[in-house]
Amino acid sequence: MLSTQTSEIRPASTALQSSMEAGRQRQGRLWSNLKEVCDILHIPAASSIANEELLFQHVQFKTGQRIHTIGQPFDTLYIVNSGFLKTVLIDEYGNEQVLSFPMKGDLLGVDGIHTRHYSSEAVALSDCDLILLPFKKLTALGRIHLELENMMYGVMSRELVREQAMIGMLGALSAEARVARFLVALAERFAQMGYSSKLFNLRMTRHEIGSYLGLTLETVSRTLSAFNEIGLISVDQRTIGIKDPEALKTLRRLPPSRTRGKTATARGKGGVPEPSGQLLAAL
Amino acid sequence: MLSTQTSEIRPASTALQSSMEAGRQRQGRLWSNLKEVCDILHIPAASSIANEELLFQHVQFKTGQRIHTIGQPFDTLYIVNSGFLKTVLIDEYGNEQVLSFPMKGDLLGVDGIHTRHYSSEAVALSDCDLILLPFKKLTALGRIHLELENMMYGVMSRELVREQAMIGMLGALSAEARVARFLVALAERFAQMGYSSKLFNLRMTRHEIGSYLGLTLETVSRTLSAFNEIGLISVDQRTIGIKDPEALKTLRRLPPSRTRGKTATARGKGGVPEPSGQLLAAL
DNA sequence: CGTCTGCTTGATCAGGGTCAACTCAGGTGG
DNA sequence: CCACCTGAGTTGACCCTGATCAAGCAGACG
Repeated sequence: MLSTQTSEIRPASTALQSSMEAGRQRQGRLWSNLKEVCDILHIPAASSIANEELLFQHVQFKTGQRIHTIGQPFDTLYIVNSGFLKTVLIDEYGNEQVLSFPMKGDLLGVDGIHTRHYSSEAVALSDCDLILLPFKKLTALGRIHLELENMMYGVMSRELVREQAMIGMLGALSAEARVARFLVALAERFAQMGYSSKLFNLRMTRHEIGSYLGLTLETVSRTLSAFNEIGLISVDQRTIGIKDPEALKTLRRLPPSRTRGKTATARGKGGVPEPSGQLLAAL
Repeated sequence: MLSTQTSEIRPASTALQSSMEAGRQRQGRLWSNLKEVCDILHIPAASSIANEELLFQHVQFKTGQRIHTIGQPFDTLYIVNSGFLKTVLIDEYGNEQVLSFPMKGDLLGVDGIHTRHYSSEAVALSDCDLILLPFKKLTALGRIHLELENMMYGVMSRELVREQAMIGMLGALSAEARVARFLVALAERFAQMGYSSKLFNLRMTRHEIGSYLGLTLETVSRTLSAFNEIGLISVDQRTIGIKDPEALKTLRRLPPSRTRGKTATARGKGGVPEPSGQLLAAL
């Protein structure tokens, strides 16, 4: 049965060509069972089923390689086991719009389910190890292993919530607040992965950060410099040191109005001081 | 079996109180079978199973009523059968951020799956008829009726793609382009529902549109006025007439740069004229 | 050693936010 | 029936945030 299952998993032959064969030899572990998959996704797997005949293949990608491209026929999801990536949309002029920076525990390719074609492009920002989840296989198995199905719903919902928060941020926050929250979110992700949340390396360029946050690279650069001068963070190229996470977390938006309804206005005026921040007046 | 299934569907007792009992009497049809549900969602249901014992209850909401609130325990999804709604996030100051304007065929509540609590709030902008999909029941049925499960994945993926497009728009487009695309998207939705795509009523305020698009109500108002003067549309209060859909669709962003890579730049310069638009110079 | 890409920083400018005044439609109550 | 009120929408004046343009620097690489 194992061989039957696996034989149909061509190692992403459409998406990639090189490094596939290399992948088979490299690294000690090239297959994961269901429990390991759930662990990576932070899903409380009913570990009862330590199903060893149910294995998912790993594939390695090198920095710069594309996992999938826009319009490519969809047939598999990917879980990030290690490494860093970006997903992008490309508009009618070829401009990139960064959508996310997936890292360990994130699911890739969900946008392809609907139309059976990926609607975004995923690129490795570092060498990556991904777990293949052939969608057909996945849904078939979902009917047998309930936790798998729940996992799917959970992860997709999580992704959706994350994007909603992103929309909220793009729609309402100032440039500094966006950068601040970006850094905080990164730090928390690193902590969650067991790395330091105080000192880490950015895997993406200022340009990519800017695209992600709806800003220009200059604004990102300037904002980081400003944070640095004020002592919120330390910046050295791609190395970021978080010095005052609380201040970053609570850094307020400049336009403290926009969408507020009457109740909101009342609440805001009465309760919160409303720092009326200049660049960083909130300190 | 029917009674068993249905008895546990308390008509959203937590979310609402009034108009529930009224709902039972009102309207001829208060239950839908699987095929009807798939039709509403535009999912190609393997209609083979015209399962009549598998019914989903409808519930009516009146203008202004809340379907669910942030933090409320999640247990059911909703499909919009008729009417218009908004979903919003509420930040730490009580400011609303509009996330979407669901209408017929849209799914509500997916954001609650992950944490088992709704992370957004849904409000009826008009009288609405919603179909209840108790989540437990749904997943249980998904294992029996494959099309139901596929429907779920498909709709969630569709929602995700929609939000990605939204992020792209907020991150890269100018105010006019956002408003233009908003109108086009609305028109297409109306057409899809069988209404006129040339003349329709906005169900939301300028304020809500602005929040949705990351703009102020003043900017929305001004932009609509500008479109009106140029003859792209006609505006009379909430009534919008689409006069030049093509121009609206292709209205270009003002900042034609930002995220472009080198290939993009090359492509852009070589191929596309790049209108360099002022407010509406693209005409 | 020259080139390229990423990053920083400065000067300038404008898109769109803010504040404010005014109109209009609908609802209320005397 | 009309005065009044409230909330939505429009429009104008002003100004600030962040985009644009430009110059200079440092590290990577052939």
